[in-house]
Amino acid sequence: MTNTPPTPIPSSSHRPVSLTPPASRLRHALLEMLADEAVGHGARLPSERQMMASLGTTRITLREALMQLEAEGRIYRENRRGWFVSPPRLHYDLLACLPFREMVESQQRKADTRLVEARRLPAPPRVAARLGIREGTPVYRIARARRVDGRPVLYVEHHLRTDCFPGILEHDLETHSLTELYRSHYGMRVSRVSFELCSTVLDDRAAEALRAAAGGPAQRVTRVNFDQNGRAIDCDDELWRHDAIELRLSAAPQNGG
Amino acid sequence: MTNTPPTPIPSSSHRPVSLTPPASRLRHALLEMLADEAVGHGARLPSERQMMASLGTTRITLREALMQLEAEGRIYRENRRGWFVSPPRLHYDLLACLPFREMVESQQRKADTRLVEARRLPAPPRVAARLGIREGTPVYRIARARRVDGRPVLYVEHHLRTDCFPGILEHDLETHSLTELYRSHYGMRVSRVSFELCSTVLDDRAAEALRAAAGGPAQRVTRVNFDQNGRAIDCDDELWRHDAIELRLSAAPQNGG
DNA sequence: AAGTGGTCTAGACCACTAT
DNA sequence: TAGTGGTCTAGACCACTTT
Repeated sequence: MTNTPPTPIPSSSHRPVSLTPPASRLRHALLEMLADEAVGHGARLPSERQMMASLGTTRITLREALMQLEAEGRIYRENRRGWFVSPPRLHYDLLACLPFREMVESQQRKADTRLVEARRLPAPPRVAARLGIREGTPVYRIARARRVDGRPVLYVEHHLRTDCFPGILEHDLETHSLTELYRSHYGMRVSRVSFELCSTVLDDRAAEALRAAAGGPAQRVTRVNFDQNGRAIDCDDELWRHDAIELRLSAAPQNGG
Repeated sequence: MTNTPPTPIPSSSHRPVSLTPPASRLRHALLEMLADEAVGHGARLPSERQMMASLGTTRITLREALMQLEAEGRIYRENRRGWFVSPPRLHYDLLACLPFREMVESQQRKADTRLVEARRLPAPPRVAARLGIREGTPVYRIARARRVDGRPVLYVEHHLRTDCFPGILEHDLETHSLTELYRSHYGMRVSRVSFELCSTVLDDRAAEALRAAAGGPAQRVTRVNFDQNGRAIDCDDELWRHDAIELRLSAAPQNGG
């Protein structure tokens, strides 16, 4: 047994002999795992400790690799519950203005909604500015958490002018779409919409509603609806899990090309 | 000196006595720092080791707090160069279709562009699909890195149909806008645009062009331009540093509200 | 009660940037 | 060459979820 292998003696370092850096090996191993798992979107990954052991790495290094895949939108986590394979992104056509349920079902997925809050309150500054009303004027706030195939992906808060939609809180806001109610009960048509989109993080309320960790990556979609007279009738603040959607849009450019 | 303070003896733990968790203290300390620093957007933060010492924490904990602020879009980093305060977001109106320089200068900021690549090549699969041509058909590729106030924020690759824009590579592509060239030299009007937007990460090429780390958070904007006959004439893939922009959009909904 | 992810400590070496 | 961020090790305790 005097034969020693030709690998260099690892000196005082306990670093692995492998030439490819741990992060890269890890990434490839995880991607293979996802390829196997991909049969079932939404599948759960093994626990961090299991992966850490089976992949021969540290908790922190592993988590960095996982968070990279999360940023890419390939996996997501539920707060203290584990890591899951991201389903395909939902296509969200901004100008189609389809109600959530129709949008989701037209893509062969299942939609459902949970009402988080529905009440009348004085308009907060930002809402007042967007609706063009004085701060403190009463508005309706409707907050909902919406799921696709059982996964909560969207937290949205609507603020409506009370003078446009009297008594709207009396309706069943979990099954009915607001746009439908606008049309059917209030004869209100949206003739213009304006959006602001930006990439941010989940705040505490959204995180709780989405079973996510606060501070996770999110896509914000802010929308204001205007009626025939150019008056803002309502606005909504949507926070999406960032891996859950791809926004789409097709239109004529406004300067004549 | 027999007086001992009323703080409990820390037993065997070397945990700090403070009741507020480190992460929260850290966050507040950093936010204060940003408030001071905010006078100069783009200001550099102290080195991680300095902050770690002055804030009494570990490298990893500090970096987690920094990366949280990065995800929120308050700070950003340049690869191995340090952390910086994020300037205000640029407003990018998707349907205005302004040339980059005009968009930037209309917001009292300075624009400049570096040409990364300009050549003819066989259309890659994705490009071919979007342009509605056969894979391998020659196209022009123009890749550019664009800066706002000296900060590189956008890496964009254009692919153009060669039959629409013969000889376009001969022009000065660092100072001229493509949309301008389309109109002035080729009599080409864009009559429809379609977008796909999604939140992802910087790939290697984009990261290098933006002096960023690959894998950093990014906003992808993919655009296809169509002429009067509904033919796709070019497409572009934009990768933005995610804290650098807010996308905007105002239009009539397409289903009549 | 057991197991999970979330947070934290206290170091280290490396590749690269700036001077 | 000194200093920077990027990566990695080897643990630990905690809050929470699940069984």
